[in-house]
Amino acid sequence: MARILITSALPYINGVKHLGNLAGSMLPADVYARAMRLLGHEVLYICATDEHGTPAELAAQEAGLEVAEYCEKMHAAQKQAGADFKMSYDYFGRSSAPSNHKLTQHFARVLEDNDLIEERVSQQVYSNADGRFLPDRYVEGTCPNCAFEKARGDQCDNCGKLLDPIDLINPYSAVSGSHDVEVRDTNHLYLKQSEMSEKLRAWVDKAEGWPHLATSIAYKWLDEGLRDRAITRDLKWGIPVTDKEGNRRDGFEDKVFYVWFDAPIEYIAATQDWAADTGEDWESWWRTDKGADDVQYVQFMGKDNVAFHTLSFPTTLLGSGEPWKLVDQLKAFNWVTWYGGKFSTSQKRGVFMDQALAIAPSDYWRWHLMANAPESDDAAFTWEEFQAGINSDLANVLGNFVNRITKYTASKFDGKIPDGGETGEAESWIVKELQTRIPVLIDLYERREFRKAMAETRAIWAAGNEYLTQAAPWSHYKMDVDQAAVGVRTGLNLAVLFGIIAQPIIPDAAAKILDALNIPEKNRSWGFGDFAGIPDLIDAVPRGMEIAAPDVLFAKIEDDDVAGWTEKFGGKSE
RNA sequence: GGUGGGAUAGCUCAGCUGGUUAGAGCGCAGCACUCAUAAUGCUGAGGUCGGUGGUUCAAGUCCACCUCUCACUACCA
Repeated sequence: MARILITSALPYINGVKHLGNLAGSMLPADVYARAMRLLGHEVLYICATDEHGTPAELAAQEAGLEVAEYCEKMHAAQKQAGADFKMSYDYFGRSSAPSNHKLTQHFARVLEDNDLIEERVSQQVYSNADGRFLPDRYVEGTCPNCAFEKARGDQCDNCGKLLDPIDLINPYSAVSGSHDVEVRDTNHLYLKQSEMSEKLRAWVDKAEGWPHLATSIAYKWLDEGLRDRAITRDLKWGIPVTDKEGNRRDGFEDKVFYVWFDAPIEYIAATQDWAADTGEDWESWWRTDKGADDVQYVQFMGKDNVAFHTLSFPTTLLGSGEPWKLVDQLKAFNWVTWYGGKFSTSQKRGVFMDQALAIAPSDYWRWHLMANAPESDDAAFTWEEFQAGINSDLANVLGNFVNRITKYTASKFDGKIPDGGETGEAESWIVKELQTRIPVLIDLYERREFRKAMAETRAIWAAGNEYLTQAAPWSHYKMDVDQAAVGVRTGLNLAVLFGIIAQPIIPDAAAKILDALNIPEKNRSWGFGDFAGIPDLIDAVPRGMEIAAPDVLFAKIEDDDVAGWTEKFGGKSE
């Protein structure tokens, strides 16, 4: 049994996340964590809110709250949203936690000891009206290239040219609109990534099990040549920059670490907090000198995060010279798109986690987002596909299977798993199906091929329906009750199996199925071993045991629902 | 502009190192069944694999160029 450490990219604090964020990091990580636990592995799944940076300060300002208060509130909201979506985090931390302050400052210190950090002066736009330095993106003005009047400081939305905010004509603050802006010198700490490129490349060369998307992004940056990166910012909210004695570093009294420096460190700090909570040992997960050597570390993230996880964070860890655990497998996702565009928090395009649950149960979303996971390319979300997929896969194929077999048992066999009869051709057929499909399913989970794992799961459910057609207990019942009993018994055992394999994806419905069929908790794991026991699965549940027919598992999505949602959320083909 | 994806049945997508008549699900059309949420099963129709050239005995799969589309491009995260 392996020890598997799982992290999903930290959701940013400035609002409840939309379905694209969910589908690209938290959800697949959760499905993977659940599957690996069922296979008997020791799993630690860590996530947290990412709370620092300019957008957090601005969002707090807009909400009329102190930043700390705002983050507290939004952390609670995101934690709740995660719980509502059945995220099985072992710990959901906060990048603003004291543990992360301490650890981030520690990393900065050892990196500086290793001569990988140096102080440099750069020019940055300062807004007098806002009383703050502005990130490039928050400075707007006239594009020097095309004269577009609302060009952002980093790139012109009109002509697409990359810009330097200093080049903007008539610049103003995007925050307040004030033209009272000026360029000021500011000193910052730079992480000398350039000196690490050889080591990083060697490390990426050895990477196995990364999607093409991830390696190609990493190599692209390495090929272009890594630039040194400022790891501090002129902000109040964040992790203070300290000196060797732990006091505020001279000249950095109004500066904090850059959010992208401290955010991945929070993976470790959150593990420390988990350990403090549970009395467990965090070092055996993160320190290769303390037992983390045999840990398999898997990260989940959207493609925008790849560079930070393949280059910046490894620079921090490798550069420390300390024996930290680096990521083994990295699963990167594309985007879920919304009627031709991206989901957007700022433009309120798409569906957000809290709204989604007012529309449909979490199982529906979990299934749909995983069955259509944006693994090879951006994946389009449409209400019509959502409806068709849920109704077909969940309601018709799985839900109706469980319903038909349990109802029939209740009406003809007194609600008990029937005894009697001999297995025949139909049973041989379904056993053969399971013998080929279950190993494939497990393999797909282990390789984190989610779309295909969902398709295989569905295929197994569908095989159950085909089995019932072949066995046709309702036909035999008239002439030979024992013959019918075989079909019903096998069908019920299949329903159990279907619930068991559904657990990582649709935990609520799976629990309903397994509860109704009286399956004790300890018999719900994936103890398939070498798969030799598969033939026994069709007669595993004790004969004579009483079972219940669960209520309708999946209500169908009606055309009216789709029409209403389209109206409300503006999802419409253009 | 640079870089990296993607372009395959009406729709959403599989097709590893090139090799029999190009696959799945949905949708659609027939047929079967009647235990079930009018559910399920079977069968079938539907594709010059974005375009043009090339390499090869053989290309959806390799090469070149082109078109469309998406993303990334380091101070948003």
